[in-house]
Formats: sequence, structure tokens, C-alpha cells
Amino acid sequence: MNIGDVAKRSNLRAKTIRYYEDIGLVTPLRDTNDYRVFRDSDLHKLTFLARARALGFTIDDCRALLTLYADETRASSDVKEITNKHLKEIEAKIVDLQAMHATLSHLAKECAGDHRPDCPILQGLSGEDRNPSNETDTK
Amino acid sequence: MNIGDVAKRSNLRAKTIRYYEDIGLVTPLRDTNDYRVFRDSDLHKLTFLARARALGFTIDDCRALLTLYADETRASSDVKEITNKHLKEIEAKIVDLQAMHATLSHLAKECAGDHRPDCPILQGLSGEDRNPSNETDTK
DNA sequence: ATGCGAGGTTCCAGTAAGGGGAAGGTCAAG
DNA sequence: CTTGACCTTCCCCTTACTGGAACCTCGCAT
Repeated sequence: MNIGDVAKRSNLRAKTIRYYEDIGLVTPLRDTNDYRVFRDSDLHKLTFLARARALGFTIDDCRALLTLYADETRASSDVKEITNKHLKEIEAKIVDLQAMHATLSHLAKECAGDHRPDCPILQGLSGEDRNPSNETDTK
Repeated sequence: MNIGDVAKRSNLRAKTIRYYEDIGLVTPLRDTNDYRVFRDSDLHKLTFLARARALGFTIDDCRALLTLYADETRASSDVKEITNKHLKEIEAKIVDLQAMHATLSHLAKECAGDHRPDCPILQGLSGEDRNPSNETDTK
């Protein structure tokens, strides 16, 4: 198979596949014309990579997972450890994003969004407390 | 103020502040010894940037927001538009992450995580249907 | 044989948003 | 006068690719 075929079948782009070869994730053969020649095993690896990447694993994780996948004597605990670490990172990101979302949607809700310049969003970003009810009146 | 002070007060690192100057977000003065000299207005801008960045706005968005902030004739709708666009991106990311999390936690739940090599996670990544109940028995 | 378009190849540069670290100038204190 | 904490510029590194230029190759139609 040439790179175009493998790209279609693995759901990766040719560019990505070349990159994966560059960083040593796959090692296709070469034809006399220098074209890459992919075996079924290469396709299999690339499909694996596409799935793992789609699930958010880093390239480093993917490398480790591929190694474990190829190792018949692996312990499933090693795989699970990588996965659980990744799950925790996902959870942390979700929490972060939800916090941002809460703050921003709160500010946006209070913003008229019309032609006037007054804007609670900008006030929030600039650190003005737009509801200074519990502060001593210092003005 | 020197860069160290501003860093502490703005919650940004000195490196970041130099970078922001590089890309034209702030333009501190210079002392005779080449040290950057930050005015209150610079500190204010940097604090604004720190907050906006912490809320996930891109540098480009920050630049636009700063411009709007400085523009007394702005329309709050412009600010709100940027914010709503960002909110939608946040929502999309959360949805993506939740989907990954669902798939991965499902796989992880089925993985024994012990010394044995059998691993539903790897099977899932490799495209094996680890629950081939509705497939013809081809073995 | 020739031309063409659709493949393939390498290499270089750029992305976002800084981080790390080297090599060196400056300042205040003891 | 030296020490340590600042500050400066400069350049490369990061992640995971993406885009483009310049060029080669293949199969097919003329």
C-alpha cells in the first residue's frame, strides 16, 4: 500500500503518517522509487494511533501504548495506569473549562450587548468590582 | 516599576511580560540602564491580560479586548460577541472531553489492571470488538 | 513519444504561548 | 569590593502537526 491508501484507511492524513515515521512510530518499507510501502501491520499500527490520538492520548502515551500492545508479556496494569492518568487530566481540564465557562457566562449575561460602551465583561477583566456591595465606600 | 514588581502584581511571569512586549501588547518605557519601566497603565493592561488569559481567551482575543477596553466609543456588543464565540469553543471542548472520558472510563472499567496481558483498553484501541456478540463466529 | 493530472518525495518554515538557559550588565548592601 | 539578586538580549525547545515549494513518478490519453 502507498501512503494515500493508508491515509484513507487509517483516517490519518498523509502528512501525519510521514510525521509518525519521522518520530519513529512506524517504519514502512521503501520501494525502488522511494515510495513508502506499508504492510498490514503498519496500517494496523496507524489505525491504533488514530484511535488513541482521537481519545486524547499524547504522542508519548501512544508510543508507550503501542509498545505495550506489541508486548505479549505486558501487564494490563501498565495500560490501565496510563489510561487513568489520562482520565485524570481530562477531568482536570473539564473542571477548568467549566470554571471559565461559569465566570464568562455570568459576565456575558450581564452585558447588554448593544451599541453602548458600558460592559460588565470588560469591567470584570479589568478587575473592577461591578457589584461592590460589601466593600467600604472609599470614594 | 521594574519587571519583577509588575510580574508579582500582575500574576504574570517576567518572561511572559517580555513576550507580551515582543508581540506589541504592552510598550513599557526604558530607563537609561535599559531596564523596562512600567507605568500604572502598563500594570493595568497586564493585569487585564492575565485575567483574560486565565479565562482562556487567545492572545488575539486579548488584543481585541484590550483595544475595545481602550476605546471609549466601543459597542458592548463587540465585546459580547468575542465572549460568546469563546464560550461556544469552551462548550465544544467540554463536549469533546466528556466524550473521550466516557469512552476511556468505560474501557478502563473493564480492564483488570493486574499482571496479566489481557486488556480491553488495548483491544478497544486496536479496533477489536471485545464484545462481538452480534458477529458471525469466524474462528 | 508526449503531455497531463494525480500521486509520491524531501526540506523548510510556521503555528500558540511561552519556557529554559546562557552570557553578560546593574544595583544595593555589607 | 564582592556577593547575590535583579535586569538585559539571544537563541533554541516544546506539541503535533500543517502548508508550501521544488521536484520525481505513474498511468493513461493522445
